[in-house]
Amino acid sequence: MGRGRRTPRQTDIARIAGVSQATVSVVLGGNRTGVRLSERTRLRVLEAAEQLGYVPDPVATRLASSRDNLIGVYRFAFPAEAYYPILAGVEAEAATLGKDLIMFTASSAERDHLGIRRTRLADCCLFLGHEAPAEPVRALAASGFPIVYIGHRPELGDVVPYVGGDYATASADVVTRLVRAGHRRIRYLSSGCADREQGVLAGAARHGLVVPTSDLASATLLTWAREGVTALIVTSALYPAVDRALRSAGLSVPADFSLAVLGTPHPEVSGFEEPRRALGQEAVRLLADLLDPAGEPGAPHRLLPCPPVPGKTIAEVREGHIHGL
Amino acid sequence: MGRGRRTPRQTDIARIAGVSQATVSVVLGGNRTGVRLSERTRLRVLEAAEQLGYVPDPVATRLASSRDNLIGVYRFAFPAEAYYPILAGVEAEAATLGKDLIMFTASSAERDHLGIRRTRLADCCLFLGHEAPAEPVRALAASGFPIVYIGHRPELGDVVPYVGGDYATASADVVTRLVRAGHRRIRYLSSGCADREQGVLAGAARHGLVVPTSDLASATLLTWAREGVTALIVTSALYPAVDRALRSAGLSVPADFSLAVLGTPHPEVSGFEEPRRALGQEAVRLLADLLDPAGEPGAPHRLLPCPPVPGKTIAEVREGHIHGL
DNA sequence: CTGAAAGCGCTTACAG
DNA sequence: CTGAAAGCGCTTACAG
Repeated sequence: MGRGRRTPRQTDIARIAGVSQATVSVVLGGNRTGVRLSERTRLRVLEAAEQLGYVPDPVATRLASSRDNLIGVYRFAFPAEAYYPILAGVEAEAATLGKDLIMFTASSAERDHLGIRRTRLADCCLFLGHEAPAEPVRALAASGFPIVYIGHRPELGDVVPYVGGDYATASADVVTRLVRAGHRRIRYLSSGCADREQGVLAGAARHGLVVPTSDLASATLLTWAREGVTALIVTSALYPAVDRALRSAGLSVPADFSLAVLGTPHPEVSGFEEPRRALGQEAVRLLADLLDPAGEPGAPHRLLPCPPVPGKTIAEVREGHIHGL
Repeated sequence: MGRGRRTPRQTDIARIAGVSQATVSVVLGGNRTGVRLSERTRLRVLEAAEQLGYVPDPVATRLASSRDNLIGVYRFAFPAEAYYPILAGVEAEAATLGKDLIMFTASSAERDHLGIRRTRLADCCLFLGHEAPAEPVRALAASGFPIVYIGHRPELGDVVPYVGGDYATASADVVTRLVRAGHRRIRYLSSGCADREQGVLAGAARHGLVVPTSDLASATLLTWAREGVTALIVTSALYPAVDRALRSAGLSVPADFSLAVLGTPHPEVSGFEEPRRALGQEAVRLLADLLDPAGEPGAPHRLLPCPPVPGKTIAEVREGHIHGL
């Protein structure tokens, strides 16, 4: 065991090589300032470093240079499976840029949001998930530390750059798909996803056809069927409840109702996809742009298209009659 | 955007409060050295810190104090699902000790094992998975940096402390369970897991009954059945292949053969459990002990018991005849 | 061409 | 009771 063996520093190398510590730093740093250096000195330093098994102290390096080529990723807990595609995207893009990743996880013991601050061990940081307390994140961003949120959190205001899916557009497109399929009487079951809701209402305004509601009792569904409603739009969160309500009303999809979901609860259900992997990649790119002084000013956000999922729950309606796909 | 706003440091607080930077440090550090401090000064400092939204720089803190209350967790890639229980154990125990976690991931761009070295941003580090290159890990441990490997990697020699399952004992117990169930002719299908193999052979030596082999052709299985072999022992890795071979030979478990697996491919299969969560917890405890100067010297390892999984694939044998459970 | 100095933002002995 | 100094291990201007 090397318990007693002190880890070697640049001064140790300097002593052996017979040069100053600063020269050691220049040599080991690849001499990027283009200082003139005798080859002999260079080799002596390199040899001594090798001999001692020198490894730079990342903490000192970071303090002195204020860059460590590290991208932080902050999550409130170890990432759930749903985050994997995002993380894969992050990893791929980070590798492309030659950056390493470092993940921060708030422990349950976290009182004073120290975890969020600790984030500054890296050059910059990505934030994932909506559990992180908003205020410390906002403060961090306001202090000039480059961060990018993956997913939009309106509570953060516009000081925090983010990437997200363009759910508004995708939701409006869902309305359009239904209208194209011939639907005229459509109910939208709202559950408070601001951007999706805005999209649906925008689509609705364009076609004047969608009625928002929050009632999903089986009895209501039967009434709608009688009134000639042919399609339902629901959020992913509401999908299971609606599915149950339809079953208990004895109604089937898409025979009695066409069903469009603002998300992808299941590949057979018509809706749209969250571009998870692309979100991860784009987040890293945005972060890189923020680090670059020539990059975009302000707190930019980037919205990524959400590809439609055709699914099997939208039927064609012709002359008031529902036809199978 | 606070682009221009410099993040406040202790000197800024000192200027406002009219004290020295060192005093600020003492006040904010909770005055753990027990320096006498006038309450007035203390409040002035706290107020100025609050007003400026001061947040300590973790890098500087770590460099100056050489402790940052952070436990590193190193993995070669984002952890696969199988690691979740381990990570949950790590997280729980870290929270108990009031330590935060920081995860290091080697990017694909990793040439010179910088990722492993970067580990020193934390006070100490846990290593997970056998993909990490052995040499840099060994060097890190030899330099006196406290690390603990989760899982035993014999290539690392004995400089690296580790926690692992006691697979040797659990494997020997598997043999004993078969013997207790009346089995006398047992075949062990070896696949090169050193500790498990050693356990099986130790168990075998005790009972003089197990014949190791590496042949798992269907024909061989039929021959064994004819010879009166009543039980097979296989590793988890081999289980699918053996299962296929048995099927294609038209043999069924446990009617024709009892089957014991050195692991848990499926809860219905008799074998033993890897104590994943406990491994995570114990690893953190060992790390804490290593950090404590009064703790164990050398490179200790701790082996955790692997609880038996009863399963349904071991039948009783009485007077040479196989009976159902 | 090379070395000595200052500084990154903190903590921790040590003087007054 | 409080402040000034030294130092953590590096990088990066700046003198010789």
